[in-house]
Amino acid sequence: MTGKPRASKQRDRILEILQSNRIHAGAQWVYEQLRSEYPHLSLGNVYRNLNILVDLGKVNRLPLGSGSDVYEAVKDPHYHFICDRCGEIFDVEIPEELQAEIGRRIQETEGHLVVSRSVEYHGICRECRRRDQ
Amino acid sequence: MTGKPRASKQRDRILEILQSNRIHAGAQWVYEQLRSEYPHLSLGNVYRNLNILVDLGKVNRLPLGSGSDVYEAVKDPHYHFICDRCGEIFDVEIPEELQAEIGRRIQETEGHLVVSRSVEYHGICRECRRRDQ
DNA sequence: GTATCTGCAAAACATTTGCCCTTTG
DNA sequence: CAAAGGGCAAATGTTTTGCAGATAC
Repeated sequence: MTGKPRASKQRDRILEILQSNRIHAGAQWVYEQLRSEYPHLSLGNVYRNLNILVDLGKVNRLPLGSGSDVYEAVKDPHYHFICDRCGEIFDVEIPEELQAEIGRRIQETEGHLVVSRSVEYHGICRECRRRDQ
Repeated sequence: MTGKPRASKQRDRILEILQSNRIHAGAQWVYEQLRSEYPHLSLGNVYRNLNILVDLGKVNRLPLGSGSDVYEAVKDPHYHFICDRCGEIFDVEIPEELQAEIGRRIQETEGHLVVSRSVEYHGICRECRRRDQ
């Protein structure tokens, strides 16, 4: 937890997969992607490395509350929109000025210092809206 | 799931406890509160009833991502501030106009319809800030 | 009476951990 | 080689479920 972790082919591949193939993925899905490449790979090791990557700040864990956690490679700050119809997770940008304004109001009215935010928007995504009408 | 559930003393008490004693509580904690009253109460039944109360819209489930879920009686719309130092969960109000503005922007730029929001703010609460300095 | 609710225990998951071997530096 | 990484399987923690009996309507 203090020293720098050693190199690990498996961990490198996990990060690459999150950075390239797909934006939001569960541990099980990452595991399945790598099984052809590392037939003896264990799911436990995927979890271990995802945790390390989260500690290193290279991956975000999204505890979306629907069973298993979802992971994504760290990118520019953004938030998530989850479609309640199809379940897909979309990234959305929210102007920083609005976020800052909210943090400021919370500090003013309650005295709590906002350091980070965990935000999910739910609703119906563009594709599902189009399909419905 | 379709018809109205029958009356249940246990379920009524679970809701009362969430409405009165404490704002944010896990299933295990609710279970412990009721064990003196219903010595044969089972944790499974607490979960069952919490799920029913969530379905009825009387209770919110907060999947905070740290192990077990937390429940609260439904009140006016509000959000949560979680202190990263002491772990306490605080309710915070955020002006509706700001929330509406964010929803409007997401719809404008992405086309997704925002129906609900799941928002947590993290940081250092008033008490911990005072204690630190 | 019959459908729902309950306690109980087992099952189902997601995630973590211990052990012992392998790899890295 | 010493320390970290990995496979494997068992353990853990949370939540759900099947069943037989109790309860509500």
